[in-house]
Amino acid sequence: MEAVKRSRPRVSRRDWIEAAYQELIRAGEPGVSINALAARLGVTKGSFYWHFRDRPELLSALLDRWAHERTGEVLTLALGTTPDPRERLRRILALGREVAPLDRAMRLWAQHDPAAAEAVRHADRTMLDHLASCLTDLGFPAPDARLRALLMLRAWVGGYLVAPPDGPSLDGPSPDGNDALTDPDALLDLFLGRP
Amino acid sequence: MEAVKRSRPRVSRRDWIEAAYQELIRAGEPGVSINALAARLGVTKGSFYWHFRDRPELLSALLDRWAHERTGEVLTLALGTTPDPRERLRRILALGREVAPLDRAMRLWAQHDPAAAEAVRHADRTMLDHLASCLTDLGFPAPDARLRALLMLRAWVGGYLVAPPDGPSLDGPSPDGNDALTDPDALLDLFLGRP
DNA sequence: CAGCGAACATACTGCTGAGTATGGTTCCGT
DNA sequence: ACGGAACCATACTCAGCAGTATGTTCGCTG
Repeated sequence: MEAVKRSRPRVSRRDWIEAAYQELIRAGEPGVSINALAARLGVTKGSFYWHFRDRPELLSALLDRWAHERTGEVLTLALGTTPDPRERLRRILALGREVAPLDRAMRLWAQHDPAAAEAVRHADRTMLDHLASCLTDLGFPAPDARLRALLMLRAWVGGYLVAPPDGPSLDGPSPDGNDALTDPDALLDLFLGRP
Repeated sequence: MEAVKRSRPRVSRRDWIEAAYQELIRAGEPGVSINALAARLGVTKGSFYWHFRDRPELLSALLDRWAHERTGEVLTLALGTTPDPRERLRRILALGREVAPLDRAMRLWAQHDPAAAEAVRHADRTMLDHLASCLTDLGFPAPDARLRALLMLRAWVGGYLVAPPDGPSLDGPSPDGNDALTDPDALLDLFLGRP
């Protein structure tokens, strides 16, 4: 618990961005405060205002970092040479679970920030394109595929705002605590009609 | 623009709650500030702290008001003696469009407030029950109906966090400006399989 | 008309978080 | 070794908002 007072705290600009990224995941955009980050990094605000002009500049850097990370992830999805479209969809769902807290924080942030909204909008465009391509490969006609892709995305992010109704009404004690909504195959069966 | 200095401003407790309700719809929970409401009502904070103990009490009153309004709306849906389940589903979608801004504000608020989360949770339970009953009436088996109901709800509220991709990628200029996502019949066709 | 209490105004405190000013380190090159 | 720049600490200002304390007006009642 004793803070290491060894010679240099010395925090770089990337360290600030990374710490802000973690706090963004934890507590959302309002949670990324200069003082909190400074305490977390073991320095003071003097360090921050050396590397950044103001708070919006840090937030803008966060948007850039997220955009790069997102395009990288979706690129690995697209370049992952898997001919089976259904397997590609399952990988998308698997990726969605990993990035869920960050994705959630970004979308909540985008509700009151035009720049964040634009970033999310752009990420959604490419994601929708990927989803729709998988669906067309599965035999859906083009307009139907785009509509189904948008519905899949909305149903996914809708989980951020709808608490799971586990318990009171439906008492069936699921053995592992997770219902069919976290099972990729059950979800795909629902969205693809029925195979 | 000249403030009416006619004898008594005299604002009641319900006026405060109503004004806070409007501001909640406009700018969400962080937007409902005492000073802003006082300016909107033409009074000062002295009035507020006469009718309310503190801000949490006002927010609690807002939750109560929303809960009552919600149960009333869903009751009119349930008591509306319409034997056709599909028509009942369309009415739910129609209701959803009216309450969209308020519903959105409530769910965003519920992300960082346990009381609001509980209120939304309760409202979702009854709404899910209603949706599931419609789906069972349409012939879906019980577990499938509950799952589809939850997916419908999530897809609906997911629209709050996913901006419509109208424009850049898909260039087809829709004549009325609205795509199939705002058309109840197209949505129902998608969720119910295909009739 | 006296006066009492409900309803509000005025003017304050206190806190929190962004932003600034300035001085003190540490390091690096010449 | 020394001067300057990168880097950070200290200590402040300022604005916004919740909450409080107390004065002030209105309306009613005896």
